[in-house]
Amino acid sequence: MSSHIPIGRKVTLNDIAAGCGVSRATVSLVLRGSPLVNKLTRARVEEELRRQGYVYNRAAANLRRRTSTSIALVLNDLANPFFAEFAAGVDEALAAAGFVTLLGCTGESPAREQAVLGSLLEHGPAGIILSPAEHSRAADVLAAVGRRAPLLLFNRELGGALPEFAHWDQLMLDNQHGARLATEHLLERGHRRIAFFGGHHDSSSCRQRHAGYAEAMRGAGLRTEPHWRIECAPTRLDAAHHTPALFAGAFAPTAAVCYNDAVALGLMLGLNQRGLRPGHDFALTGFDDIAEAALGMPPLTTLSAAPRERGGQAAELVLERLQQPQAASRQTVAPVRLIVRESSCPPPIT
Amino acid sequence: MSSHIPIGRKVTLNDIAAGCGVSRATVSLVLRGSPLVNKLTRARVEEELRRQGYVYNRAAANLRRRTSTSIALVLNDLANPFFAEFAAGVDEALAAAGFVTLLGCTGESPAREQAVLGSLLEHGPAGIILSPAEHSRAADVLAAVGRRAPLLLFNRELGGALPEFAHWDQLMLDNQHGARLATEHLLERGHRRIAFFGGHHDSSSCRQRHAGYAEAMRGAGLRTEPHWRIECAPTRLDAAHHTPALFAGAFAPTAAVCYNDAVALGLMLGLNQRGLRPGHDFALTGFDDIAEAALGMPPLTTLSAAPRERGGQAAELVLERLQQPQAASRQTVAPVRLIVRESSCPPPIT
DNA sequence: AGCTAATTTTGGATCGTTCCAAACCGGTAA
DNA sequence: TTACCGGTTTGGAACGATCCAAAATTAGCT
Repeated sequence: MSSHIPIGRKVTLNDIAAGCGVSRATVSLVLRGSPLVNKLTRARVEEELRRQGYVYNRAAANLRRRTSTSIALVLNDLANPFFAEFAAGVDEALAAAGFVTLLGCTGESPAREQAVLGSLLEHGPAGIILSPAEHSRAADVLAAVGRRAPLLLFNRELGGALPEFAHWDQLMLDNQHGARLATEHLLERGHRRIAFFGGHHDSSSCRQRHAGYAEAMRGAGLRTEPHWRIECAPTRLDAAHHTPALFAGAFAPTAAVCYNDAVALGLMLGLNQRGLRPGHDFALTGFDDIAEAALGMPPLTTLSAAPRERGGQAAELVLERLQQPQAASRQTVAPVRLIVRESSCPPPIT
Repeated sequence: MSSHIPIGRKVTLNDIAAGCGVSRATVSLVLRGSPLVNKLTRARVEEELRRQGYVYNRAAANLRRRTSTSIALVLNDLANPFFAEFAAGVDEALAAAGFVTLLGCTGESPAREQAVLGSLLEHGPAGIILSPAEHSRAADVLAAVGRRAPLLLFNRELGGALPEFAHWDQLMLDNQHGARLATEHLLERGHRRIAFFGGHHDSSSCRQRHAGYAEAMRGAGLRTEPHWRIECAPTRLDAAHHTPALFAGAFAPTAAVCYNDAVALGLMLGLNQRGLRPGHDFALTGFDDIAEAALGMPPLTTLSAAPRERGGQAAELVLERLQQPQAASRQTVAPVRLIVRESSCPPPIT
């Protein structure tokens, strides 16, 4: 009568079956809501399930059915708010579909990525969502994963040639289009001398963003100066450091499309140090829409990739792939949205 | 000879055994590095494992051994950088111990918390780390979890009476001591009229932080004014909104201990709007040391709970509990560290 | 060779579930 | 009486690993 809390060993189908004089198979049918069982037996069994506090053992069921209800989520950096949001989106969508998330973090190390993939695979996930570590190679990922689970690549491309039969799905951000939007926005505001600031040339996202910028400039019939493209690490500090390079040559730019928000915030610092007021004397845009972007001084015009929605989308893509294991691989490019704030002012009147 | 990628169904112990003319049991011994097997057979089996690209099926092993190699991590809000860091720390420590993280997010909803716990339990985790949703009740958590896995509560207390036999471990932050440190720091700087700003009175962490503040004020022989305690939602926006209340009465404070960093950053905005320069005309401290704290204008004096380390610690605690299921439950209080930055200036000379 | 001791190997039972073919049961038609 | 019919129920063999007692092999010593 009192609330019954199980104490000893785990309750199994056999215990329930014995408890209400019915066979194991029948209890199993009840659990899965089969229409075969008689109403009365069902009620009796359900009562007993409750009474004994039965918990379904999905591992055993999955073993027998040769199925899986987990998806591995392997991230390069969970501490990064962008990926944390993404993970939250993935988990939410997976949970809604009755799946469970197996988490793994690689900390940007390809070696740990290998270890993590190996360990997670032993738990037999139905699929894998992977945001690769920097410099992770396609061949290594293939060796670890093989054909054991469908893989969705998120956010980054893998290094090295992709073996022709590895039909991996991809979900990438529209870096190129995003950067073009930002550049066109600055052009509309009246800027003509626009720089592309920050990022490493060997990162695929940086190349794509620069391509979008170049496309917009070409589209407006504008030439660019070599010193309008500054390479630096995608951190605030390094960006602040490299600010003077922007003004080293003739034709100093009046605006900059930055590789990402961190770089843009760093550039703001650097501008302040030169006595330039970002958002007044110099315009700039970021990429990612991190939390600080909205609260900067001034608030930063940037591109939002809606990481939470991307997470949901990634989950959907993997789940769809489970339905259609043989379908052709899909390369999805997620749109990004321009968020206009005060940092993208018109050029100062000269 | 060419790199062999498995194509058809999964490779099992039987396949390996058949493949090199030895019994299933022997292969199992090899896998687990038993000293019983002969060197030569071991080599032969290992070669075959490699050749067929065998992947250990941990679910099957766990079923037979009645063990588990996963830990459930249930968080109220993964999008919050504090918890994201925490999760990264948990995952890192678990991975190092050969465990895998089962992730679940509740989005601050007790109902979803119930669902998530139920779903994760079906996968038979060896233990659970739970940062409860707001207003989650002890009785409900107990009903969901029972004795099926040891539970570690992180960061928050549960509502309602804790049934006497639920020996849950706890890992909490030293909110009270932290707030006292911040208050004493402001006192040392010369402040006498110090407010406690933000947070909801019904949250346990807010109560604890306020207690630390009150303790320090009492310790310095200072009385506090009623309007020095302002309640507001722990968000930037609401904090900015409530700023005027601080200056509504006589004896306006010259400094404020804020409930957390978000509130402190909001208060900075509110101060700016009143023409007060935070860090010059008014001192303030935060709590959490989020990324923005170091980069605010001015940088924010705050308390760091080192969320990543706390994650590692939480993992350790659960793993220790697995070793000693019967040991008395542990209530751990993690220290917090005062990070002094520019926002905690001395009071203006009057 | 003969016998014991030490070293390796192995067949079956088992974990908790699902699948499947067969059995059961009360009723109706032949 | 037998055959046959839905509608229900069931025993036993899987799934892929581990455990255990017993068997097979090898070594050591008269």
